[in-house]
Amino acid sequence: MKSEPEVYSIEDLKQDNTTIWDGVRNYQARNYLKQMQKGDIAFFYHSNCKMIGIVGLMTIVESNVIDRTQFDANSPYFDPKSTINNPRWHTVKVQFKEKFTEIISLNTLKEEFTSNELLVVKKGNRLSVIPIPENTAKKIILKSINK
DNA sequence: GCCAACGTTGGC
DNA sequence: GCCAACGTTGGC
Repeated sequence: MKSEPEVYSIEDLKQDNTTIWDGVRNYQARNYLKQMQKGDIAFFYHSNCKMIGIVGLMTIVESNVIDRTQFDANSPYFDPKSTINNPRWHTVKVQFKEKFTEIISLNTLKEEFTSNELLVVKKGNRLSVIPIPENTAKKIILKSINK
């Protein structure tokens, strides 16, 4: 799950402990969010910044949460076509789990994984929520421990 | 700041 | 349903 650290970083999540992952306005990303279940683990990825890469882990603590910002006319994520009775945007609540001692940089990820194993290394990929095969996820976690 | 690689909108 | 125009993401 990507976030621009200028907007919301792993440090922010560490302080907040939990947060609603709102603001996703892409149907494919939303569909992946819908598939997430309580207890699932997700990687926190810092995008569009100097130090790009995976910075830690979070736990999904609540699934199928309605993204309230879609109803807020003052929010940049406001969706005028969404209604209370028929909301378009669902997301999840996440909890801080771990901040890696060292970032696993995008460069490292590119060296270690093909775009089949890890979509985030694929050029032009803009999805902010991306599924990761279990094998790949395990390798990434091992990497974070070895550092 | 540039631009490739998308996704979305809306006229037809 | 097609597609041009436009908007956004995000690495570089």
